[in-house]
Amino acid sequence: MASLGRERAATVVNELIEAREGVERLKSFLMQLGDRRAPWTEQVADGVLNRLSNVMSALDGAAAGGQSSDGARPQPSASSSGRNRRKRNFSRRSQHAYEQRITATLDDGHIWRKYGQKEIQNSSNPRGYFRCTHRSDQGCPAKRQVQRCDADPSKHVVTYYGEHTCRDPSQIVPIVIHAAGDAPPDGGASNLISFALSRANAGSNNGGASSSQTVAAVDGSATQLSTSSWCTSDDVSAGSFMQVDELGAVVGSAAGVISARKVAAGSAPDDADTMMPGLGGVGTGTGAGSFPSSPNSLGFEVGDDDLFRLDLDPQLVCTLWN
DNA sequence: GATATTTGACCCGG
DNA sequence: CCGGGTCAAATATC
Repeated sequence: MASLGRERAATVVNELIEAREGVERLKSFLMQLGDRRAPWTEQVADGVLNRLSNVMSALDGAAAGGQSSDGARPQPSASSSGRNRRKRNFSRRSQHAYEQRITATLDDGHIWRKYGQKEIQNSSNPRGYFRCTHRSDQGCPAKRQVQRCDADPSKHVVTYYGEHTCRDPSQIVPIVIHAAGDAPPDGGASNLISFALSRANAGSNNGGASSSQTVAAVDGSATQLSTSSWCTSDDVSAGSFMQVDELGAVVGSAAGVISARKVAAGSAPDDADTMMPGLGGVGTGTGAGSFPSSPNSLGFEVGDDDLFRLDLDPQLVCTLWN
């Protein structure tokens, strides 16, 4: 049985090697295109490559004769009460901390999801374990540990593991692609939104951050849109740009179908044992802080290639384009 | 109903 | 064997 497991592991490793080579080829091909989404392409490709490597090394161990721990592990018993007797197969932390900081605030510009808490020896405060909230949808490997400082309870020791490969919400800019001639007779327009990195945001601040633009929604109300993420009108050929949370707000007010999930804000109770997820250091309630973990939660229909289908009122679309 | 947090169990490295 | 990192069912929250 064990030999069969090794054999399968070796086969899977070979498949993964092929997959990795394919991703590498795809990555270099996409990079050659000089598309403005190249940075995001690189990030995602690297993320996939990293994960493939992780899986391969894990399988390599099994293929090399390491007993698959599954065999020795007790089977999950349906009769057992509650949460015990679970089958598990997770990899131990092998990353080294790349940054440690002592900070009074837990906000660091990323959205974290807590997955554990432990009492630590020689410390009166528990340690909270967080992973990037984009782990599930983007495979972001970033993690952090947060522990209240023994000496100064007003501060936290935050240790980071792994780097973010996810797309920062503040850098995600949907490209609204006109589905020309596809407008249904009832006036509704079917459009596609592409969530891609904003080069303007990813790079240096190229001004315009302080200005804003008002877009009238169909119900007559007006929604303020910062232009920090808007492309210039020259770029209209590629579609119009707006930050996805802003778009969510507009669409939500226009159609009333999208409700951006509100995430706990930085005003969380300052309880040592209740570690709230750190949010984007942006203000409370709006901006990246209230950005959902995934465009899915905005109600977008996920398609291929970052494309999300969205039905917009033509009036609204018009304002977005002009 | 979907998503986030809590918390005891499970697992691995030292 | 023990400490610490992670999982995942249960629970809470919206």
